[in-house]
Amino acid sequence: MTIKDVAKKANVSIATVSRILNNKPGYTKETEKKVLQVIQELGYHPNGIARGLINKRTHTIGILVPEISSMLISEFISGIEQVTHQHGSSVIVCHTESMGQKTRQYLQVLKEKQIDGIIFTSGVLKEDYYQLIKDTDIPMVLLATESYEFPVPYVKVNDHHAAYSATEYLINKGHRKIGMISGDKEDMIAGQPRINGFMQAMQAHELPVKDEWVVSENGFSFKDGVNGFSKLIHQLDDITAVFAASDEIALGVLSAAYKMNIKVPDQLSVIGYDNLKIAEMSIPPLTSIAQPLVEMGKKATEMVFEMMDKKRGVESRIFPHEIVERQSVRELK
Amino acid sequence: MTIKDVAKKANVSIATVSRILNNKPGYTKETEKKVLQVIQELGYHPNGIARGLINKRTHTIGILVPEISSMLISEFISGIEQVTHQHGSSVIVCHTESMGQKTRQYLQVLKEKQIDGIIFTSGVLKEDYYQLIKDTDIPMVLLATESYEFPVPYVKVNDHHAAYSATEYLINKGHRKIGMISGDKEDMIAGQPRINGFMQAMQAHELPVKDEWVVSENGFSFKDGVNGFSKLIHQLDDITAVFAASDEIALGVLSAAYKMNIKVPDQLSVIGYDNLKIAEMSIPPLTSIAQPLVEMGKKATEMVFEMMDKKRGVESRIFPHEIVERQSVRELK
DNA sequence: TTGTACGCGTTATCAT
DNA sequence: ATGATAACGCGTACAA
Repeated sequence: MTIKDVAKKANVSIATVSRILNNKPGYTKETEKKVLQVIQELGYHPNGIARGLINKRTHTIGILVPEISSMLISEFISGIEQVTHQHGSSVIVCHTESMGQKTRQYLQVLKEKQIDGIIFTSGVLKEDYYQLIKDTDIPMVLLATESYEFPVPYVKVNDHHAAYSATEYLINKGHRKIGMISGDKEDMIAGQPRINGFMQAMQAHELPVKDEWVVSENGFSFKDGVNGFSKLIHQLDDITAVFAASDEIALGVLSAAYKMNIKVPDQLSVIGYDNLKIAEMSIPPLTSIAQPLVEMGKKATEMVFEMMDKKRGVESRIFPHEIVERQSVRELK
Repeated sequence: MTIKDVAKKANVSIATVSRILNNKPGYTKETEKKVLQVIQELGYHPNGIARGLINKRTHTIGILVPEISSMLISEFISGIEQVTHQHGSSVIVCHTESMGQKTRQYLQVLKEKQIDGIIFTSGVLKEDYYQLIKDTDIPMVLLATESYEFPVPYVKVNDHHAAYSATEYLINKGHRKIGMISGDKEDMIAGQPRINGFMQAMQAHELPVKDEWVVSENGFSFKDGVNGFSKLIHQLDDITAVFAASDEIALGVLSAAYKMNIKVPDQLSVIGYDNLKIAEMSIPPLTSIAQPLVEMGKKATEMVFEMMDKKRGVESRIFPHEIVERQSVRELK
């Protein structure tokens, strides 16, 4: 079932059918009607592969994510899918699991599939990743991450600043003994900057901070939160508030505190980071630093399409964060 | 940069290069070495589009989901991606938002993209959807749903049975006044069967049930849970336990109860459905009916590949559910 | 072992 | 307005 069959049955050339399909000028109303008729009868639909071969456009973009079942990523994907679909394209989701091997493999596959663009999400853009696509003309943008070495546009929030705000918020509520549970301390994107933001806010307000007051776990998960809090409570036993580097960590803190019979927010205030949907589902509802996740996904995608069309670079974008107040932080007097 | 360039530079024909690329027999170690060398130098990689055109295999499968940022779906996708990647393919995620329009559109796109298979996830397979792909030879399998009208293989759990088990579990714990918060009552897949399972378990144990004791909200979300519980508490004020048709609903119940100062599990027991990751993150940790979500996603994908290879149908599969006991249900004596 | 030439389903460029 | 035909990049009979 190809364009040929349609042409034959309609007694026209394939060229004419093609013109009608792509409504390029060059046919009468009548032939159009006839051809459309035949197409209907035959249930014909064009072969996108053949089209892609000649147009050099596959109407597909690839997105690389470290963890597919993370709620953070889900929100990103949601935004990405929205504008992608809007542009008549679809998205291939590549689950890298933060593994170099798998990432390179997927990058290779995306190249071979001739996809139109790439969105690289929350993870560091390693040198070899970059090499793998820099010689192609596939536009790429970074989402929730950035590269200090390579000229790849990105969209993210200012982690340092956001962490500073979160900490300052706690301070303004009267807290003095504040601990932090960060993710991976070595992480230059989501680890370091948030820790620094925390530290600087404390110092700016002339509050004491010891290194042990920020405990760094391996990741940003629930488990890291419960483990982290157990450690933290030992280092800083008269703690009144904790800044968690992610909402999942914060939920871990909530759980751990619950088990230790520490009441939140009465005895302990907790602020999270990301403002995922679970933030409003927790008990008590979690105060959190909100990133406009869906918006960010949308913007990153728009940038990719812009680079495709205009064939040129595009400016990175820092999104604003905001504090969403719920009930996990109380004012100290 | 095509196979031609490689052939030219290596002083061989494109046929030879092609053979080497697909390691079909017919060349010496030496020419292989030389060609591989050139490929390396040129940084050549084959064009998957051209390949797809001739092989009729795009190594891409499409998955349709109603809600991309649902944790349930995330787990499915996770399983699907796993085996898809294992088979050297990638997955296009189609977010239908349960909209007929968008679903049909995506189905059309998938056909044009000549994808190798389709996984249709949790939603009803409407007649026109089916028509859209039944004449193609694209294998399709249903995940977490099933069709009573069309011969499409599926993988799911037995919702009726699972709901029965959940209810019976509550009964065995000594509960008598049990309410249920279901999702959409009209939903023939995830609505009706669970309600029926609940009803039958109650009747089998000769317990009273009134219609008002099962309140049906529009969906399976957190919000539905909090709204549902408010209604339920009015209909059945000496209630001791509730069966929630999803974990999100259950979390809504937990939140609502918390606000009303009802202690879980002391004054109220709650059992959820799905056993999402949030089930262990809630306060108290949620007892829930577990579906092996990732496994189900994997199985569905395997079925698709099997249908692709063997060109024939495949048997549907009902997965077992199990009760994961945590701390949201207490024994009544 | 290796090369030539055709075909995959389209679109684009010429003619007519 | 329409048609013939050359690309697009690759795989593969068939020939050599």
